[in-house]
Amino acid sequence: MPGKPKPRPVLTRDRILDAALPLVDRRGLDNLTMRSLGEALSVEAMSLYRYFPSKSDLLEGIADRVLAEIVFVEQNRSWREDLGNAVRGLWRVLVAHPNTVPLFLATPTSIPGAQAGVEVMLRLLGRAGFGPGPALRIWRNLLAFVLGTALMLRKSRSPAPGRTRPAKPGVAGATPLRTAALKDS
Amino acid sequence: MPGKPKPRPVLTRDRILDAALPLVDRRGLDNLTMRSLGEALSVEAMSLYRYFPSKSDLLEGIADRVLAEIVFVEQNRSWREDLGNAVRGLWRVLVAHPNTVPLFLATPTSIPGAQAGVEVMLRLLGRAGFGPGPALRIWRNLLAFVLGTALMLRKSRSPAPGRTRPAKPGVAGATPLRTAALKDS
DNA sequence: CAACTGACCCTTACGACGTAAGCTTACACC
DNA sequence: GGTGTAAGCTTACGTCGTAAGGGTCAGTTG
Repeated sequence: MPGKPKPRPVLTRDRILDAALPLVDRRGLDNLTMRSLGEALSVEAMSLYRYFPSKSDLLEGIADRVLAEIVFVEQNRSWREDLGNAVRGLWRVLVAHPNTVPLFLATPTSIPGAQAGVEVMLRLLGRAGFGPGPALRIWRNLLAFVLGTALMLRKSRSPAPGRTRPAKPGVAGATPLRTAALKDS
Repeated sequence: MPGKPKPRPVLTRDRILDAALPLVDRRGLDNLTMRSLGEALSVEAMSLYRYFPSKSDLLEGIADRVLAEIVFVEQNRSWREDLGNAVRGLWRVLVAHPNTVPLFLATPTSIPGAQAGVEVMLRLLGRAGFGPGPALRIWRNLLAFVLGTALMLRKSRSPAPGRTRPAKPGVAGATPLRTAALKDS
């Protein structure tokens, strides 16, 4: 047997986040503790601090991961279409990871993906003729609606095993921009 | 001096909530601990458990208090007007107590005031000719929008002394039902 | 080859949290 | 006076985030 190259680090930021996101998805944010995450990685809790200075940094990393799952390609046919696709992209990942939604609300933290997303939106709305001020207001309203809706369809947060209420999200009203038609998956 | 009637209990549910809500308003939800609340009442933390079976019950009590501040009188001139007034009433108390907003999102808990509010809304929308299903969907969308907007204007949650970002809430768009015009205070 | 350095993970420990269990005090009533 | 009971207190447990420092090894340097 020849000597293996030995990739030293057992842990990396990526590997930690790889373990953390499914854990949040399955057990909820409250049950993500440094110790439980460590256990999922067969590592002591304190070892994680070599890669994340604090738990809230780790949470930001998770939020960023979720945003990174958004698939959005600008098609430039009509800004309405592009905007709709972008919003639906956000909606889809939020529905896919409902337990992470609270991460996007408390303090507009420095999640890099979030800042990037805002810029895309403002550019899109700028293309539609809105000035920076109105564009930002419009985007904030869209975001409030999407996040609020996503939040409301979360089930219980803590250790409630049963109770998977169907809770159809079906959305109505709202002519302008047809923010409606947020269908899951 | 005649013997006073002596109102024995130093604590009551009401007095506890009277202390808790301002504490949440000033210090944020995270800093409301049973011990800090006890201290605010010159009482040991465990004494509170004689009036609230758990902290989450206490939090529901706080949420109910906030909802109770809504002033809403049905005027019956037009359902649109009544609905607008009701939503603005909700908006106002949420802006008055921004730190309590998260209480209204996690699990549609058994906050009595919330259930009462939903019924008022459904009756109003029923008066407008909507069936129970559509009425509920409409109300959920309104609520998502109001809560989402309220959430987004919260500042920092934890011990960040400075940083009182102005953050004008100004709301735009949305022709139907004019959900816009959520102006603070 | 020996000594050193730094990356990586572990151990121990602290203070704060929610709260279970039981105790103490002081009134109300017989 | 004796007894019951309501109200608040004390103590203690397990869990959390994380500060501080220790051990082990690979790779670099003399």
